[in-house]
Amino acid sequence: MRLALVLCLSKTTMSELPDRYDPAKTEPEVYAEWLEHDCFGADASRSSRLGGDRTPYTIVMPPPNVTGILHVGHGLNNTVQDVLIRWARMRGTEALWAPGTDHAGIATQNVVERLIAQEGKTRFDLGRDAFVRRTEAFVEEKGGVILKQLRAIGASADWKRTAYTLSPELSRAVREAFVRLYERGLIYKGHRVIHWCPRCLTSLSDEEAEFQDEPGSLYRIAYPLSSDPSRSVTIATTRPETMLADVAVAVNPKDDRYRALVGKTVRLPIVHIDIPIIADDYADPEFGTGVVKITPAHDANDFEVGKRHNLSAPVVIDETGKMVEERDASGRVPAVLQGVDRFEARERIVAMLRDEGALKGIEAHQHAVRHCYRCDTVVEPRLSDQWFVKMAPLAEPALAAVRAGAIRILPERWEAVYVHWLENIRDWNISRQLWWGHRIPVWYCDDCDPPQNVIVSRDDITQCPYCDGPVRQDEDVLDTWFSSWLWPMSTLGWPNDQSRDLKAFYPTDVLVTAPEILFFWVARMIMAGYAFLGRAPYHSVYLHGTARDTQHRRMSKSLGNGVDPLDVVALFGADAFRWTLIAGLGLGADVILDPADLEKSFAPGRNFATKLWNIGRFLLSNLGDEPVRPLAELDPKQFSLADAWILERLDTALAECDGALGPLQPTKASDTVDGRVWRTDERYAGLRLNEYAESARRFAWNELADWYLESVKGRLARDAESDDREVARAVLLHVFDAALRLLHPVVPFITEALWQKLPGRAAGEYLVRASWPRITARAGARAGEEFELVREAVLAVRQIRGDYNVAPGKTLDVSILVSGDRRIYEENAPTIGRLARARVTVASGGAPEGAAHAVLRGGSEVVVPLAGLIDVDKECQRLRTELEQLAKQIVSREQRLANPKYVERAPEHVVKSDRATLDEMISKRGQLTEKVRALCGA
RNA sequence: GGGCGAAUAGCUCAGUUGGUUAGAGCACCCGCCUUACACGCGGGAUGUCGGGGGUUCGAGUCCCUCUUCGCCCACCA
Repeated sequence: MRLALVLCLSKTTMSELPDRYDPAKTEPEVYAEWLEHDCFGADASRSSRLGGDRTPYTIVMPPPNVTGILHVGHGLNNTVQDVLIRWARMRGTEALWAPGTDHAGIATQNVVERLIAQEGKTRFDLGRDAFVRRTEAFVEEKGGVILKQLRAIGASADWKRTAYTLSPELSRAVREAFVRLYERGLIYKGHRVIHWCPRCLTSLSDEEAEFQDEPGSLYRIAYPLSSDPSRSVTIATTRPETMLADVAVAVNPKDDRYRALVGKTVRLPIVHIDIPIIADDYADPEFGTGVVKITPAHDANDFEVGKRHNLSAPVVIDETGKMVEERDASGRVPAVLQGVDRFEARERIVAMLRDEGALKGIEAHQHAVRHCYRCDTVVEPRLSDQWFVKMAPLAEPALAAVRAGAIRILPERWEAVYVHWLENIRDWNISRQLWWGHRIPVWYCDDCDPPQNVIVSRDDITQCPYCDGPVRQDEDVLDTWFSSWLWPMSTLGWPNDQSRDLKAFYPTDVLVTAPEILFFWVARMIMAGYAFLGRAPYHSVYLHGTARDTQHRRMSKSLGNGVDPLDVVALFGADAFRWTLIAGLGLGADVILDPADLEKSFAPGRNFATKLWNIGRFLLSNLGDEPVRPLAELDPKQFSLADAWILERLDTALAECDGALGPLQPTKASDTVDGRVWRTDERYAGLRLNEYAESARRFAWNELADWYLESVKGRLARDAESDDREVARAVLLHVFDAALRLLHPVVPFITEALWQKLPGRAAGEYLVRASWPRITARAGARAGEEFELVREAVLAVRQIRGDYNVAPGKTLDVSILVSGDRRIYEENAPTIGRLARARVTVASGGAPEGAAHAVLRGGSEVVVPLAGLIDVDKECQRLRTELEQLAKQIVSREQRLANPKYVERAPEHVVKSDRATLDEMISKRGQLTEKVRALCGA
């Protein structure tokens, strides 16, 4: 017992707080303790949806690529989530942050393909099974590193719930989703031109084929009329290599220039076959020559035109982007071009056209070219069979949700982008000709007739359910995003309807991500939420900016302009890293960091942590070991002005932080949409993390440390009057404790480390699970305002000290000439003296000569006799300047107040305070004038 | 081609529905190792709020226009 007491006491002594904060030592220790005590674990049975007493609050982590490593973008994304989840946890919710990784089909396959390429092999050399095993082994070896790295920046996710998109559980979810959509007729196989990456050898969705503006050429080629080779039509194309597959040329039916030619044929150069001239609205008379070549197999639009006109679709470019080798049915590719790469073929074909005299011109042409989002290869439109999801029916509830306010997107402007995309949504190509991913759950029976030859199944099958014959599974895998879009449900147990997690935590609350995957992922998750569970997956989407360098370039590995979060953690600590990101993160704004000068970006965070550490050191060394009374036990009448002031400032800071963070969840009931919707006044409020961080910082540093701590010093001395010392200790501990709580979500490590040392901590009590501070209004607002007068007096003396270069170490004799209530100054003369390093006397009457002075609010005056120290001429000069400025301000204010329109139209409180200020200025001018007369004669 | 955003102190950025004299951090200048903190303390300087025009008693804030940068969307081959 005695031993325990001694240990307990020693916890609060200075010896345990080193002079300097060492994040490298503290952060891992604190994190280990959090893990050890399961501080991040969420419990489904505590959720109010399962009869528990806490509102659930859930964030699902956007799953990083399983083999990825942490970069600043992840750091930003996860820090935002961690701030929110820690805040929610402290607000008393059952907070779940569900982590996980993504198998990242095409990305991971590319990485492994590069690895085996170093052995001189391709995936085809290994074969499918061996390649998949190889990839699994790679994931096993390298995977999940990023989640460990997230711990270094303080991520408080519930790690025991870590999910993986290719796990057996999530694979079941993928199958279930596919089958359900197929059964609803929303999945179909389509034969059309899709985006194809000739390097990855797979199809891509519209979103995966990214536009890049590039300078190109527009080639004009003459196609002679079959009937009269002396006449020709000239087409314009950026891709002459596809002309070999032309099956027609099209003109607009309204285009008078060509009307007579419709129905005739032209002779295709090089290939020398006849193709028809057709009329179709697709041809734009304004563009080029108004004649467009039609190549159904190599252009999505031409494919549609071809369908309308019943044209064939010969293929001249193969899956690797080379001109086809075997002679296709129409024999269109000359032997010299067979097997030639498409871009090389372009050059050669242009040369051949020139030789034939068919080339009519080449002009520079800026155009947008689609590239593979994973390997940047120019995408080739390719005719093939792919599985598609019919999106329009899924989009409807997703649109309605945002329109009705069941889901909000911040920053608000992205809602319009979201709506526009959904309104114009196109079907989603979900099959990929890859090996790494969820195999499409479709089997084919060669012995049965349609429709029984296609079997879609939740379970693997080995024989045909109709004829018991052999079946073969579709070779393709699903788009990675087909597993991602189920993430908020699948991580919680869907499709198991009995899953307690699903019941307890779905719908989740906020999704935090970057705008670039709004379509890829966010919108599709919302659609999936409605499609499979009839509820939106979350009520808020928070889109943050991008990490960029000082030239505003996106940070990337290839540019080498990245900032490694772990470097920052090693140099300055995770708190410094987090602080910089959050404090500088305006809603939706990009974060600009200088990779060449980490100190510049991250020192503010480190400095702030050090400041907190030193406040803690002061506090612990001055509080003593005796128990500290809770604030609630104190009689507010015992508060000094400073006590009342700091308590009032705390309440203000709390209100500001709460305002900046906003409502946790929507509160307005709705019987039509999702049960709850955002109230219009709350819809775009909150999640201003930078404002919250700044308010909390200002309170801790500029108010608590700079003023309260300084003012309280004398009262803490051991020989101080015991009652007052008690009050000071209680207030000091209370406000610091509150500051640590307030700051914890942003800088969790240092706040936890300090909080643990505060007196009165029970074993096993952690700040991470402590309650969010609440406004108490323990001190009257008036007392708080009175301390402002004290602060003003101190500032005035300091300013005079600065103006006259008086050494800070020198104690000044200061008189305060009071007009009005003497009590405030009399009571606080010692405080003013300590803060301003002065002997303070309170007096009344006229100002003495040869003194510097300052007029305070309310008309009192601070007078500092500086005989021998001041330059009277200089002071007179200063006073006269001040008087002139004051006079100008008075004039402009009088003019404004004399304006009848202003008085009539401006809000009453504005005019009123304007008048009050004017009165004060006039009174100040009177005193100043007198002062000048006394000091300077004239 | 359509749409969106940004432009405020040397740098990175705040500035709520228009409302008193536009702020913070860093950097800079002056003075301080004042017994929590030099990763600190005190004081200071710094802005035709991108240019031009307009609405208003009043504009960084609203409207028009121009310039520069960034992003998204788009079947002009």
